Amino acid sequence: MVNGTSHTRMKESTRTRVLQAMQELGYQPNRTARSLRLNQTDMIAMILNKIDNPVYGPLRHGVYEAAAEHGATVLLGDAETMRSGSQFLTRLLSQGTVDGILIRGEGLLDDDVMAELRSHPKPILILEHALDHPWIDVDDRRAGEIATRFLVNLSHRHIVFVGGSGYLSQQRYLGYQQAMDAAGLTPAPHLATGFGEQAGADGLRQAMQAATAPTAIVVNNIMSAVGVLAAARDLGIAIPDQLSVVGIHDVDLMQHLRPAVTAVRMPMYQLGRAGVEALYDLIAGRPSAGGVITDPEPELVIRDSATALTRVRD
Amino acid sequence: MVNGTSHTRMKESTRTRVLQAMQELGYQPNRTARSLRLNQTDMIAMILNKIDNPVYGPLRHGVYEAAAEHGATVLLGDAETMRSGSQFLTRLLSQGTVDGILIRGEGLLDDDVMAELRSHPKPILILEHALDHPWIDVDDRRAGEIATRFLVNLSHRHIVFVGGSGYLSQQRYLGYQQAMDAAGLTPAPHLATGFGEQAGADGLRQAMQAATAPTAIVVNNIMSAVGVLAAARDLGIAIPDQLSVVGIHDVDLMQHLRPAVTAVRMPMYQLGRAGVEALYDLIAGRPSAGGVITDPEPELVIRDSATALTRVRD
DNA sequence: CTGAAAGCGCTTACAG
DNA sequence: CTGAAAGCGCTTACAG
Repeated sequence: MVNGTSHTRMKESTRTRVLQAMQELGYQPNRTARSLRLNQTDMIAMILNKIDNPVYGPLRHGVYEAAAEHGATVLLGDAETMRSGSQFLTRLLSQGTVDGILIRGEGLLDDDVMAELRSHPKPILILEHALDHPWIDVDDRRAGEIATRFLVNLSHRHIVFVGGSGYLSQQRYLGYQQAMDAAGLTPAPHLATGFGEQAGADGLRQAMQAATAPTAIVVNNIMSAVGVLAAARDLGIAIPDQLSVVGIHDVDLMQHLRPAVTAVRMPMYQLGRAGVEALYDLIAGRPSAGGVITDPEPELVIRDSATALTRVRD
Repeated sequence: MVNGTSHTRMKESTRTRVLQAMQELGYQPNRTARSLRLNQTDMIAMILNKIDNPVYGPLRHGVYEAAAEHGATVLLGDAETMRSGSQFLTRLLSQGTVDGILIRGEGLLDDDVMAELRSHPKPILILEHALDHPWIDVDDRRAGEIATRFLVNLSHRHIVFVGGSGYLSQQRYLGYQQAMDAAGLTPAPHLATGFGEQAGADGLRQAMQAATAPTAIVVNNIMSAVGVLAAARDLGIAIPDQLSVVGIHDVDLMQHLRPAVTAVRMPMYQLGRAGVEALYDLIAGRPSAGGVITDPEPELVIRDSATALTRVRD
């Protein structure tokens, strides 16, 4: 009766007395024994590449919430700590640690680690497109397109795409290209300077060296937007008057910068929830509803860092 | 021999053949069975109040690293998800989930939850001073003192202390008071507006309403510094010319803001490592080396947001 | 319907 | 020195 089944019939008074005793003595079932018996730990792992990135906040909430609904706890790991042979990886690969794994590795897990993970007996779901694995993701291509089209509609003609590297960045750049093409404009090459604040600053400096300086910039990694603002200030470029900036992904911080940064908000919370559901489909052997999350769509949040092009530059 | 002991004597060739077979078949020991037998899971929990706060980055690194050295994995939880009766808490309280718990709750865990946690059979270490529990922390009082003294030395006389709430903030305010007292200045009341960007903006607005406006401000919560910068811009207050700003705690972001923010760096990485060591002392029944971490000391990182007071305001 | 027994995969104390 | 057996605390199939 401890686990709630009504296996035993007993006097109601006895039942309540037992339950009361359980409570008084603070009885807590031993999860380990249960896990061993059921071959199921009610834990899932979530592996992120840069845990500190604030875009993961809502993702994590979604994952924790949905996991809780499945009675599961989340083991959070950073790809950085997952070198081959690392404690975390060994643990993860051991049987009886975790019922399934959610990975957003973005190419940062090297081939050795991926091979080890793929040998894992429990299901793995990739939070980004992977060739030979179930996956789920937000619509990165569309985010690039939305950001770019917004700038095109503001009459910008010289728009560059800055920051990032790896698969997701390529998707967003693809969206940028599409929007540029659709407007009859020539896409600039992808300035893939990486992630974080410094990458944004580097990207802007590179962009400004082009023969015709851009009037607008799509920033791939949202923290890079901070670096773009800083570099613009340092270079004496006024935002948005001389340069419009739109970021991809949105975080609280953006509304507190000056100027507040216009950004494309991605449904990261929903990605988290859907990722857990898809993972549990796999765990249960059901067909998994993966693919691109289209509801809600990426959404443009208009703030102060982008404005219509009024002056014509020559 | 599977766990490395040389219990069995056998031909060397046999031994290697077995080990090889283990590798080829991808044998991984079952952690759950091991945990059940040993009554030890090689997992510790770390509970933070606002997981997203970037000041936790280095703390997490320290904890993960030190835990790995003890052969342990970290279960990371947010105090927010730890309502009484929540999945995470139930899980944590179950026997056989975790060998020990590290909490930085800062008063955000309500009494019910704390009572439940205290009934936990495994050791708990608080990452901040707690009356009736082993604890360890960085030197918050000293950080407040360092920030304030720096401003005093820059000839500021009207210095306010803004942001935060709860025990840690009080410690820092205490340090502020000490530095003000030592300089023969009157401490302003603690403007405890809370955490995050908005709290900083609110704090600055309140501070500027005082009869004599401050020329310098110590910002308790580092993300609040972002809000202080934004509000200053919105109010037309030039930083650092009209207002000097020093933050407590330091994160990468601060050097990428404009102006870059002068801040007191706290040894969070070391706190993480020391916390794990102290927790394992408790687990082993050894006396625990808790208390305030004094090596390294909080360190002032001078950037551009604070400058010497030149103009005298009346 | 219900109680007693088997077994999950380990580790270790014990018998041979 | 080494092999076989017991037992960690659960859950569930099975016998009564």
